[in-house]
Amino acid sequence: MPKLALDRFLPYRLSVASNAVSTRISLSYRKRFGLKIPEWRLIAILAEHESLTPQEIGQAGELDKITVSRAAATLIARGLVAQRRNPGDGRSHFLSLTGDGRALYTEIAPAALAMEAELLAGFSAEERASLESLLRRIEGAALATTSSNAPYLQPGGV
Amino acid sequence: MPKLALDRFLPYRLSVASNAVSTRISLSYRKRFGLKIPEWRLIAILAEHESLTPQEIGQAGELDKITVSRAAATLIARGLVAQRRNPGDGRSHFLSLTGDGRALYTEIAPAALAMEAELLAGFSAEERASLESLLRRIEGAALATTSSNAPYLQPGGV
DNA sequence: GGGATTTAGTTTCAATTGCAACTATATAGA
DNA sequence: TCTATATAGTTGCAATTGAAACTAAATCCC
Repeated sequence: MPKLALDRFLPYRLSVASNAVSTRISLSYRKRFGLKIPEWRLIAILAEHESLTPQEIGQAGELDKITVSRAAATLIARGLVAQRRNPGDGRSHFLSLTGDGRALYTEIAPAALAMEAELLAGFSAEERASLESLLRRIEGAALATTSSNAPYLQPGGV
Repeated sequence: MPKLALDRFLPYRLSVASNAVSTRISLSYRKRFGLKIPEWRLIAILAEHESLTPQEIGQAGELDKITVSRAAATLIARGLVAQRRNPGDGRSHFLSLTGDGRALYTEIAPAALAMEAELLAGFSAEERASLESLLRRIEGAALATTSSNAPYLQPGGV
């Protein structure tokens, strides 16, 4: 029997850590703001970029186009996001936060940052930077070896 | 507008990295061995532990009981896992790998380790250890602040 | 300019997932 | 011992998700 300790297997550790953090955060988004993760991501991206097409949002937030479409529909229905036509391309359109959307964002963003701070409470600045950098490198390595035929992206959990 | 850069938000980075790795690995499990992630985990755990109840498997592999139950059913149907009664508790039972299950494991394990090695190719030993340790700490911090009412566990993706 | 092809985004349908209810057994307490 | 409660695992049903088909507009190329 080859020796593979699941407990020390990087993809497993990564997945477990990510799930733990996601569970923690998504409970809070859902309970306090009625948002699912993709909806939250879409709001965060629009808050940073003012006005984007669904495709640009997908790229900015690692969301596939179906997810963006559904999240946008939900947020438009809630009056948090507005849609206007894209004069340059009639198949597409621009999305942006409404006043209500911006107002919600100003509530969520500090809460999100507070949660992050809580998670990272025991970490030095160097450790935080190191974690971020290591995660980006792992991501890069994974993407480099994956035949990229995904629309924009897809999830999972090793 | 509060300043929150999604791109530098830890839960996001973690989720993106984890998804990239999971996608990479799960494609391979599925294509080469016809296994989903929970099935693979169950096999890996049984390979390490010989014989366990579903509950113990859930704890060992961060899987909720529904997931274990379904993965076990699939693997039993494929003849990779065997079930025998638990003399100490009639509600439960023991699961273990069959000969075929062990044979499959001896194929998968090296492939899994090779993928891990590929992902970590650019990392020094220190960096690997550091990543593992940081991930465990983040996980611990996330669990510490989550009101733990989950059966065994649940997933997500910030 | 006009068919053929590509692209943006949506929708439909099927598969996956999660919760809650259920079955069967075990444990606790009167 | 007998009832009440708790626990292990499974199943039914509803919600979520993803792949593929679809619609509409843009681009290609003759």
